[in-house]
Amino acid sequence: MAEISITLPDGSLREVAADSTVLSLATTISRNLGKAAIAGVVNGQQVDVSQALTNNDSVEIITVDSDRGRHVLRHSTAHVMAQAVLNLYPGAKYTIGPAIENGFYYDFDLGGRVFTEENLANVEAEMRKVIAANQPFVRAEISIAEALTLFSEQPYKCEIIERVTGGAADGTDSAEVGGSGDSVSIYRNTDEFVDLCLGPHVPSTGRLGHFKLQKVSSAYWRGNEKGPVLQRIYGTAWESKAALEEHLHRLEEAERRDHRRLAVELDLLSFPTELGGGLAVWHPKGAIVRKLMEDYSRSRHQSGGYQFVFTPHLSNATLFQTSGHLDFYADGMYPPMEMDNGTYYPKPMNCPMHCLIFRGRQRSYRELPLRLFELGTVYRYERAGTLHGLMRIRGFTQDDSHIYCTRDQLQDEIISLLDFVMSVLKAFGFEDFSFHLSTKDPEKYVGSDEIWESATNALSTALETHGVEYSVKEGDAAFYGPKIDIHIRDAIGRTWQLSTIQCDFNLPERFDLEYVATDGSRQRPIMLHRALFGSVERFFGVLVEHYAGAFPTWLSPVQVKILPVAEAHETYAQQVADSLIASGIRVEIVEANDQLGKRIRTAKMEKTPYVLVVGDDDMAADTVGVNARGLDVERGVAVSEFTRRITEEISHSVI
RNA sequence: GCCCGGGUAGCUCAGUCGGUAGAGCAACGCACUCGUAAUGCGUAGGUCAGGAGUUCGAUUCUCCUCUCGGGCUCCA
Repeated sequence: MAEISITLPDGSLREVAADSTVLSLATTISRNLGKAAIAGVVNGQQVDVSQALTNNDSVEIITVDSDRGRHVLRHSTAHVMAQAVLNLYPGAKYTIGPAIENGFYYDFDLGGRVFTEENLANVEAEMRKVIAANQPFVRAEISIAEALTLFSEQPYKCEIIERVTGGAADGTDSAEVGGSGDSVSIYRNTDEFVDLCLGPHVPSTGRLGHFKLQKVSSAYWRGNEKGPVLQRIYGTAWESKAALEEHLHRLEEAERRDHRRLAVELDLLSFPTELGGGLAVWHPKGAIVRKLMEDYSRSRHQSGGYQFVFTPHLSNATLFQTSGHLDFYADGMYPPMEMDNGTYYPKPMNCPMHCLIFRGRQRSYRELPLRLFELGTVYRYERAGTLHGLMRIRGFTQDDSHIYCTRDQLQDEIISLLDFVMSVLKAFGFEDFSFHLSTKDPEKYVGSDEIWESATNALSTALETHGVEYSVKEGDAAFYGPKIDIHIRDAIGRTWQLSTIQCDFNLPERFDLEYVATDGSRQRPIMLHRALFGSVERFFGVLVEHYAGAFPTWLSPVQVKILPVAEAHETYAQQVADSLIASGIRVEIVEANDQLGKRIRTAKMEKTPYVLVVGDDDMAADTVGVNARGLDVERGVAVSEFTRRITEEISHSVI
């Protein structure tokens, strides 16, 4: 039989039979690879394993346990779900159903009906039937006319087909529709189900099964708030039972760490309804942690060359007219207050006020970079449905700085800023950063092309100087300048965007900011907005979840609980407490009104770093029994030794 | 803001097919005085989110409002 030559990813050539497919190729390489193969990449294009190969193709096998493999099986599972929903809800219209991180969803128009959580079990059972039937996924390319006939009962599918052929396809559509300009690709599961789809898919539904439907919700068709509201089902799907269970376990872990729940359990803060949505009050224990975070931030800024400023929470409207916030950001601002001498607004941002400070007198190049810092509390009218604990809140405090510098200084300033950001975040136990550079949106920007280019170069060069990987989000910058966003990865692998460094070519212009240059000329400074925590409140929420409520000793509201074994030991417990307090340790005594075991349990559940038990032996020897979080009990530790250890730990802010 | 689902004691929840409610934990009291993750007994605590409607009677049914949750949208 004739043979063809295939190039494998490692560059090696392989001769295979002329009628080979991706699957048969995989099987010839190894039996296990054949089993694990779920799709392929041929000449850079993702394809089904049934794809026929031709001479000189370069081929890569996608296996189920890879990111791309899971993506395929999630997408296929979404098709199975659509089939199940169409079976169970006659007349339902199906729209789009992509794979997403960890899972998939599919949106339906149920003609006024809605899904409830109870329906999920039925849909899941129906999906199991489809999977048990082991229906093949068969790809076909059909003409636009055929497609419009095939989907004549499916207006959303027709809309996608028409948009694609009309040349108006966007990223969402292209994920759905394959084929060339005058055809589209479809995937058919027997006569039961057919969907418009780019693919690839698993060979048959029998390859699926490790999935779980998670929640129902609604979504707008094409994300348009004015458009039809669709019913969405989210699910998760994995290559094995073990992987599925591991994922579900991660979700439970995330729920266990939810800062809204821990904030109540640990008595950190609350959101009284009387205050209104998105506004928090900080209880003493939460306030201790917050104050320590702020103290740390202040001390780092102090030594980092920043000058501290304070600005009021309210301003006359003229300020926000000058800054442009009233033109562009009024929807995000709290409504105006009419006063006898004008209209006032709560400030949504600190930058205009910092610009007033810069402009307060003539500035020399010698003062630049001028770094103004403020823990500035701002108020933003976030829409009710977007509020989420501390993560999205209406009144919050930014660790906000505005840096005014010359164009020549920009790059060095960013280089040192990146150091500063990472160093501060590392103190809280974050080690894994990712960087994102957002560039000019050609549709919407102020400033010259030339200044955009030089600033964007300064940002990218700074990133490269640090040797860090970064992604570029083309066109994602705000209209006033390019920016770097910094994301961190937390203890359970979730990423959070915290820090941001943004160039601003707009406000210096609007406030007519100038400095006197070496040659005596007046020059416009560049302005940088930057925040490290972002918002103190949100960063606090991230920390609670990162630590699962178990703050490191230096941040713990109560660092030590002393438990006298019996009443007779309370005086001694007080002596130990006094001695620790004198060393600046935060200590509480839990009197012997309850059983010792009970008091230890309570202290542990409050995640106290150190529980000290003191009894007869300790009174005699001036010692304590140390029960440290996560460590074995240690009896008979001298008070002086314990004090030395914990003081050492705190002074180094050990995580 | 939109769709869906909730709101019962400080917390977690049960319950009332319409006759104004109950548990565990927490709190408080008494007894126990205990060496490393729950001692026993008792007491107190609720306008069943708020308002309106239907009804002899509403925490329960209906409507509205507020609020929380899951999403969507939004986050110059």
